[in-house]
Amino acid sequence: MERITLSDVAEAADVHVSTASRALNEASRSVVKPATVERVLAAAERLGYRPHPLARGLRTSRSLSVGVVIPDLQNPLFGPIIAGIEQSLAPEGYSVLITSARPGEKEAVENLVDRRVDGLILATAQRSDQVIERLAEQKTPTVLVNRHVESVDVPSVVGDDHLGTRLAVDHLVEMGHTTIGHIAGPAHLSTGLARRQAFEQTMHDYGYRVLIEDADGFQVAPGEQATGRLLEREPGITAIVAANDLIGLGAYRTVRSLGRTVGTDVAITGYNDVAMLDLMEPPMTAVRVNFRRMGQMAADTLLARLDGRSVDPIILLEPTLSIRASTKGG
Amino acid sequence: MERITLSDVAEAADVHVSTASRALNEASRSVVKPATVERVLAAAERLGYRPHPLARGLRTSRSLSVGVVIPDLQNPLFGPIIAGIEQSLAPEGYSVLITSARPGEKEAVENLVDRRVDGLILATAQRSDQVIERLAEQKTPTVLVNRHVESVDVPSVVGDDHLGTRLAVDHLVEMGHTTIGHIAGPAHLSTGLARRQAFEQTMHDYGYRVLIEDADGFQVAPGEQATGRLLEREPGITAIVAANDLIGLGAYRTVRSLGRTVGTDVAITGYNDVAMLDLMEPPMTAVRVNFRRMGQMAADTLLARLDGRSVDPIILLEPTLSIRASTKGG
DNA sequence: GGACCTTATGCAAACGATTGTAGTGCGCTA
DNA sequence: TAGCGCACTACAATCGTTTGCATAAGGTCC
Repeated sequence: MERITLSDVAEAADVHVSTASRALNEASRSVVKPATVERVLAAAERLGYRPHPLARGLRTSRSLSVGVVIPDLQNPLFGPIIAGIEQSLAPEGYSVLITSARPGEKEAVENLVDRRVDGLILATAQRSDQVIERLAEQKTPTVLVNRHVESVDVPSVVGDDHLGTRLAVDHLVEMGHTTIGHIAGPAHLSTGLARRQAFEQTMHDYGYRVLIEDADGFQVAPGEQATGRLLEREPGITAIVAANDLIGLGAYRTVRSLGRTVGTDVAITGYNDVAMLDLMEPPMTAVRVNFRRMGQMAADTLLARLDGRSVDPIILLEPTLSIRASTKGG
Repeated sequence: MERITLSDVAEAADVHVSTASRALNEASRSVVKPATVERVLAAAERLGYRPHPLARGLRTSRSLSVGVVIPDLQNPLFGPIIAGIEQSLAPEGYSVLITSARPGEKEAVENLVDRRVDGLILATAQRSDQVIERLAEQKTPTVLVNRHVESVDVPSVVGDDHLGTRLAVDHLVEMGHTTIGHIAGPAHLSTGLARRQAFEQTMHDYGYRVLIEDADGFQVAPGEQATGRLLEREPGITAIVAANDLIGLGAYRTVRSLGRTVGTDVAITGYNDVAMLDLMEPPMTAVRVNFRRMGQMAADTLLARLDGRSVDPIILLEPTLSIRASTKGG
């Protein structure tokens, strides 16, 4: 099955290839006689013509594709983000090139830039990041998602960590808790830091003591260990705000191993609300971040930048709170 | 920052662009004088030349990219699959175009074919599928992952459902169970059917009764309902083999709501072993499918096809069994 | 020392589109 | 009827590569 090219269409419509091109392109269509447009369109339709994106891209130096760099594709967070990105981009004719940052973020980005993507969406930024600075210098349209970089003005789409943390604390306070601890995530990641600061501030506003212990990572085991340290130091704690869900599940384990019950003895909140949290025992209350929506907004922001429209440097996504048994005292 | 093109390199090395091209391409390098190769390579290095994939693709009609179609990016299964695909393809210089089958599988595939991907990996196949048949006719290199289509000979990489199901049943029998039920997945998906048949066969081999109830989908709620029907019909059941993890978790719910205990009263096994199953209460025994590896194998198979090498029509991935408390009787 | 092969390079045509510019034919005006 | 503008379309260059073919220089053979 041979591919139909523009000149096939032109020949069939008995016009020059350039005329065919103009007839097919919305923008330039106005300069060609309506009757001719009709003929070209009919021929294209009849032959089943599909434009060749590579050839077009070569000429127009636009590939109609965007690159997405993900630190760890295994992380269930990124599925929804990618889904959201895809959903926003596909209708505009853009394709999505996915790359893992595995060998290295720099290599991943270089590879995508080599491929002449029109823009980039990065989910990998550390709080400061040379790769992103370079990208900003070269004026490569870039949007960050779920991370914020302070040093350069690349727009980022992030959850409102301050609001989210406050939702969790407010809820716990409402349930009668006053001695509330926080298991913080790594401070070199923007979400780790932001949630920690938000916790400090909120507790300060309430006039309660600020009790924090750092987990070495956003994983179950570090959460388990950090919770152990915190409860040993401050046995009076009745509620724990975890910096993410996995840390929260680690806290579950520690609380249990101390012979206490999650929900009644110690309330625990997670953050992100990944799938299956409602299936835990007890189901875990968590700040819910709509990652699909986050992906959509990142894609929309990138589209705006590609259009030359100016965009807010930081787009906040409002989280909600999914209240479940882990904070309801059985 | 202007892009460096091949003719820049050629000029710098004081050779014709065609010579530069030959010097840079492994395959044709042998025809150009070693000293010249040296000069060209040096110039390319010095200028930081990066070839333009679109231009190359236009000429060679290879895009060095493959398309991946995923039915539902939200499903945590696909993260690891994509990770595996990416891991195998990236070192070979291929990029991965991800598309959701959301608007429609046909549209997704057409879009990718328009973009001139060199090959396709589909995770979306129903048991019979016209889109795939068309692809096979057009000889577009295609590999299926986690699904098998009977009607055409497109290679598929799938978990060995027969083995996996047998692992689960064997384990349950070993634990002393004889009255074992199966909650089957939808029969129009190959995994649903295969696991059901494997269960029938295995139970038949053991000489036990075959007790099966169909769930309307691979989700928690259908699993919960189907388990309810099964236990009502056959109250003597002491163990349940679920067609996937979520169905298994649905079974958890039903068992609990009947006032019985998972693990001691009724053993339950899941299938796939998605993340966080070990964090359930009780942790769930499940047949573990290595989806990352599955993605890798799909990518490797596609690479083989692209190389013109012939490949097995069906590649089986051996599952293992992750034994946890849900089958250990507390 | 001319025919001939080998080796290394240059030339130019592709690949399939887009787009600035030139040209054609027509009707209109003076 | 010559001149002009207008509407339309054709020509050709271009994007950055790859690649068949021509060409040039140098070496070998008889």
